[in-house]
Amino acid sequence: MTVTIYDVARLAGVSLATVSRVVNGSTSVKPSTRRKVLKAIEDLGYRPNAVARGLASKKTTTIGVVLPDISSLFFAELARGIEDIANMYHYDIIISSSDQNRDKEIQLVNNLLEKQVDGLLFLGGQITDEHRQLFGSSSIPIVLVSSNDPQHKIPSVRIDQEQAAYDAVSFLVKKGHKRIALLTTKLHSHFSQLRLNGYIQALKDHDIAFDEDMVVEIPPVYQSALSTTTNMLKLMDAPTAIFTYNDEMGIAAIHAAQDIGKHVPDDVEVIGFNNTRISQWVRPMLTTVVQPMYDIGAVSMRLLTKLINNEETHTEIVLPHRIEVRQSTK
Amino acid sequence: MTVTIYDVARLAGVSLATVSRVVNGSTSVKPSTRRKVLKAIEDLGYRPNAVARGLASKKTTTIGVVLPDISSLFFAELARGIEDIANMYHYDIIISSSDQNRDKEIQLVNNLLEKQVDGLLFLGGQITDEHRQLFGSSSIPIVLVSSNDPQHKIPSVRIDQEQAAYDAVSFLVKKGHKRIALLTTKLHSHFSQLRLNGYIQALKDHDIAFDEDMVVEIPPVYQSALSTTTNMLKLMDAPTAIFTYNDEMGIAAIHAAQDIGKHVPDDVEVIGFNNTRISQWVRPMLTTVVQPMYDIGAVSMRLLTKLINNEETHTEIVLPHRIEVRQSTK
DNA sequence: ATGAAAGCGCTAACAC
DNA sequence: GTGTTAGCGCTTTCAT
Repeated sequence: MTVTIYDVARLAGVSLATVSRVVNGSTSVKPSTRRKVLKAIEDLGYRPNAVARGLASKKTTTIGVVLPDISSLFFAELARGIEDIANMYHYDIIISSSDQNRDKEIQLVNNLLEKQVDGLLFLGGQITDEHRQLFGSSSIPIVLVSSNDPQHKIPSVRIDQEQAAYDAVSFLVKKGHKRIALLTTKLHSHFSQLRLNGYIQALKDHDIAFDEDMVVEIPPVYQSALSTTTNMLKLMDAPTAIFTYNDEMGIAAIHAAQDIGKHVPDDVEVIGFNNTRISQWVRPMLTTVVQPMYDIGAVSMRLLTKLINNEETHTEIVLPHRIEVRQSTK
Repeated sequence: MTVTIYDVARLAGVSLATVSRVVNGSTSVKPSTRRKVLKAIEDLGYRPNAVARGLASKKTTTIGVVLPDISSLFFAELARGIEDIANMYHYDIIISSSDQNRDKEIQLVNNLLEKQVDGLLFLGGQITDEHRQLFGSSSIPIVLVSSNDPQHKIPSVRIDQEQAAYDAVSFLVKKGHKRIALLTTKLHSHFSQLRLNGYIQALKDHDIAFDEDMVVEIPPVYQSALSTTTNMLKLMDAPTAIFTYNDEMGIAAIHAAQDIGKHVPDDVEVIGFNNTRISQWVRPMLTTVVQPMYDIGAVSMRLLTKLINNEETHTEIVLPHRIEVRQSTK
């Protein structure tokens, strides 16, 4: 039925070992026998069995990726960065969506470890002790992507969320805004907490009183941002600027303003986050904090390959961010 | 170092086979010994090696997915449908992006076959003879997702592209439009060809002359749709309605119209395709042909599981489409 | 430069 | 209900 390395060896009149050598590109094979073997492989249509190879070599050339949701613009873009570099180093990637659910995250990681992946890329929200313990129990390298371990024990690649938020809010403050809304999500999460810190610090540094009514915690999607913003803008003390957790919400904020007859950026300025493609698919185009998603993915994967090969490397990488100014701010 | 099934057997005082039985949930194990084994597994922190299992059982519980680009909204959404059902049946998915490049497609499929995936989901453009031959050479089931084999030899799940285009154009014609632009891509591809056929047939059935200037072939992205539409709308004989290949282009068409002072839908009506989330993230919201991406993915994966288990099933599934009418049409 | 042989960790008959 | 044994298809010493 299936043709194995043994069949090739017999047809070529050599041993298993020799076939293995030419398949794996070993140098020490006489050109003439190499040719014989290649011919046999061709004739038989031999395809090496990666599972058998994996068992014997203890390497699967597969890496596992756990992320919240592959259908999200943000993670899909990031995944592409991962994939391209993985490909470059001849790794395949098994992608699994966790929906940020902790039990599912744990289960998915366990499953990937059973599959003997050579490394793991973890993109999630909170890193709990349970995560740390699980990661510790494995013998393969793991890198946290677009987030980090507050205890600085696990390798990671990310941007400085706090500084990024600080920069965005300062940008707004310098234009004279005093009532700046922060549309964010799940405040108990590490990520949102950092952004909030940056927001608060920026206000403080510019002597603006913090008003908790300006901070709203909602699901990070268009619809909730749309209705929330609509309500806020109808208030007596409406915000004059809005800083959102992502671009989808930023677009919603623009639309909310426009729907009730306000002008962006004259009546209200808006800054999004991430610089996903969609930030240019709205009028006025959305000013946003650039988080280099593709690069974060790519750098993470590159770091992982180094870790797998025990190469020297920094294990906490912070990529630069910046503000891309478009028309939703003056 | 790594704990194997053998270690568990020794600690529990049973044989390999018994451990294997409890791990795989076989019925014929005495409750008391099952408990002993479970305890040993717990104590040792045993994790079954899926690679070894795969080699012995000739099943990897992994399926391969080849798609054009995981960072695209359309394929990411579809991938999520695939993943959810895969998960339900305890399969993992290896995702690889082909960029619609034929050589890369072939290479990726070969690679996945080497990895001994239990089945393959292929989302691509053209199915060439080379594809057919490659698919035929494999012993695992393959299903074409969101496209089909003109020769009807390969299982597939999709919508009726031609009819969908026909419906959209007819919808426009019935409102009195005579100059309907078709913004499409790579006309030589099977997919675009079907859409064009539907477009032409709809015009013909309503006695409207076909004008080749109304059909433009461009990269299916925002920027090219934006500039192309801008140019078209400035023409003397500008179209009064636009039907685009996807929603991204539909949004671009709306913006192009607005940028030159035209009103949507009063001056020009626009219909997109796919009903991705973004079709609601624009003002006016985009009328679009609904292609149920998530469902296509889910149904494909379900079909694949049936094929893997040799169950009876239809092998060509056509899912329903419809037009979601929003504000970009009157 | 090439071959022989011992695993890699597990499943799946087949026996008891 | 449980144990024995023979592979699954390959890599990798160690000889030669």
